[in-house]
Amino acid sequence: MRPKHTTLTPQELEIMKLVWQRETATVRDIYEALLEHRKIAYTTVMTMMKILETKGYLRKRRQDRAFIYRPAHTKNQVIGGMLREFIDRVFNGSAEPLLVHLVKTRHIREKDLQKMARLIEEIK
Amino acid sequence: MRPKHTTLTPQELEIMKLVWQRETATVRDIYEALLEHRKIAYTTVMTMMKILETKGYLRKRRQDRAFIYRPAHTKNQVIGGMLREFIDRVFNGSAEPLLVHLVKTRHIREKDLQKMARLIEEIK
DNA sequence: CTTGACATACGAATTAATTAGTACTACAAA
DNA sequence: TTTGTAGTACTAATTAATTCGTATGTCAAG
Repeated sequence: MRPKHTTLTPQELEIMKLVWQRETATVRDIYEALLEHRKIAYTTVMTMMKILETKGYLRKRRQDRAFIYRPAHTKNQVIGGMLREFIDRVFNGSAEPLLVHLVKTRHIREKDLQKMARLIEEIK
Repeated sequence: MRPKHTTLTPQELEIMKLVWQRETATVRDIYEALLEHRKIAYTTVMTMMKILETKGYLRKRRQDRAFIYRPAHTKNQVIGGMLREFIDRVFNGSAEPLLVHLVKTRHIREKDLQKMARLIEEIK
């Protein structure tokens, strides 16, 4: 048996990003946005958004004939969950080795580090 | 069509972690290690390690009747690749918002931040 | 020599993820 | 009123990921 994805799958995430950008969106909105980058069928988008709704990531209500979708959770909540899952799976739950990677591979620079330090001050 | 995973799948990663720990390992070694945590068949592990070999993550050589596997790349290389893919997919390629998440969710504390700062000094 | 333990090879079944086709409905325009 | 457009519902096909069974071979112990 193959274990179900607990977080968003890649395609689901791609759609959610577009919905978050728009606050609210129809299937057609997302379909057209996706079309700019790749060939995809309208019904494919519809199916994905239906799945996202049954999974609890989107809520819908009828407006005239079409459904209007909106996110059920904030981007921060969902992305935060994905990050946690990633840290658990790849780094056994500790964020420090992740940081080491970011620094060593120069994904972060001192400038960003300072920004982060400032953030910590704000939270305190 | 479903896009192929460019990086390690969850189960593949689980096995690779065990091989990295050991430097070199047989199917039986990994099988027994996995058994401690969950029910799994010997042939399942064999299949997975064969896949990892064809994907270029493991190399094997015969020793007597069994194969001895060893990693084809270092843990840092592979994990680094997974991290990059994650940042690309989830954070559109920029590490800074990832950092913001880590800080806001208290996954990192000041102590870790200092460690990282020290690391940056070493690299310079 | 036979048997049991242990290894690989090969094939296949299952499930999730992704994609899209077809049927049907409602509304508006001609 | 007919026809085209745009929407949903439903079904289904494809591929990757995961799992494991069966067949087969080899070697060592008895």
